[in-house]
Amino acid sequence: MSPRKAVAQELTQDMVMMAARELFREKGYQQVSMRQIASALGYSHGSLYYHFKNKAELFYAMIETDFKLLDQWLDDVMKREMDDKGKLSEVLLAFIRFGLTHKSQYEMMFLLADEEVKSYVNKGPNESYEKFAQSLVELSKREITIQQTWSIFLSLHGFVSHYCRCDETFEEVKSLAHSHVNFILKSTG
Amino acid sequence: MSPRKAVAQELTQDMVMMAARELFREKGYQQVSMRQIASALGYSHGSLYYHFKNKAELFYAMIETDFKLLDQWLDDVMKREMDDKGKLSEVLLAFIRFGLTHKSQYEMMFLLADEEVKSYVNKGPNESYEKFAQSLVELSKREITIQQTWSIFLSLHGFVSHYCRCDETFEEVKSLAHSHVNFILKSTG
DNA sequence: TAGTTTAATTAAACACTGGTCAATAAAAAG
DNA sequence: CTTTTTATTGACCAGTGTTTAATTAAACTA
Repeated sequence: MSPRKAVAQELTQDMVMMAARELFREKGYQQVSMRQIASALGYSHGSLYYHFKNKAELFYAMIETDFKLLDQWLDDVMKREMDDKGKLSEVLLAFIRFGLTHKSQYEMMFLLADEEVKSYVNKGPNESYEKFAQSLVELSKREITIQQTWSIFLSLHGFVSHYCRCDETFEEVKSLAHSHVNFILKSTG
Repeated sequence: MSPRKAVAQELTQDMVMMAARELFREKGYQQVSMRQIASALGYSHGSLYYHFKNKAELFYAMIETDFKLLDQWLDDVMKREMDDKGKLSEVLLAFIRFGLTHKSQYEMMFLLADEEVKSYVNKGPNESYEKFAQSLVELSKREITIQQTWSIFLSLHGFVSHYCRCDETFEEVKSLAHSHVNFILKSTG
């Protein structure tokens, strides 16, 4: 038997996360097994449990960086040279664009109902949402209320979660996204 | 052995669907196994496959009647004695109420990404949506465009799909639902 | 009534899943 | 060189959806 590999190829959390991210992206959380991840790396599935407590935790470690990426995207928009009104719609659009260019991540971040995963993914969505809401209030010079930010978020979420299920890319639904954003913003002013 | 039961208790599709509906309602699609359904009925799990090709087909048979129920709910609102403006918000509210009082069905109807199930659920959502959109156009005396009905639907869908994930009942989020509906309708006037 | 066909149920089996764990050996520490 | 720590393995568990040969109750036929 061979109960240990040479150190040159020792497994790391990052290696696992990279393999997992790719597989999850292709097939989604439920459709990827720990054994598939392990075999993509050339290790036995048991070894994954040395680095991560379970599938949900591995998943959460991955998704954590995706929340940061979303924050980054929104920050980038905020830093652009543009009037607040323009920025406002760009922020909403950025949210949609993020969701549709990271479909399976978005699914996991905001959509997955798996109890096991939900217990890990709690702060993530909240913090990202807070940042998002704060931006809206600022950009609108307090004309958008906290109540309204929630409705705006949910309305965007509806768009993204619907188009997450089909094969269309962001580019293909871009104009629909624009008109949805316009629709949403009409409520606020 | 006992490879056959007395005819008095022969298994029917309806019996299976009733047991399944109850279990799915309690725990959701993924969390209910064919073995659980069978044992709730007092039969071996193999027998279910005599009546349904597989789990997804059993679920779809169930969900089909739920699309009809949603149509019914919307129809009922349309038949009420009320001005069109009031009806409009009642229709939107009815959609949310339906979604949150039939969470796992809603998930299946509009949310589930499972390829197996999606291949079954195709006409259902489209037909229900058409009916919904038609109502909106009528009630608004054509002031709501087809484009807008889609945004309205997606915005409602966002609300429902978000609250589908948590344990809250419709009653508990009723006031939030009201304010979301108001938010949406502000875009249309 | 006896023999045959059909329909429905069963248990065993298959190939999976997430997860645990004793055994093991490579690497590090003493 | 010995001991300890660390990482890997593969067998194992309980569970999943699904298939299937065997079985038999019921319906049909002669």
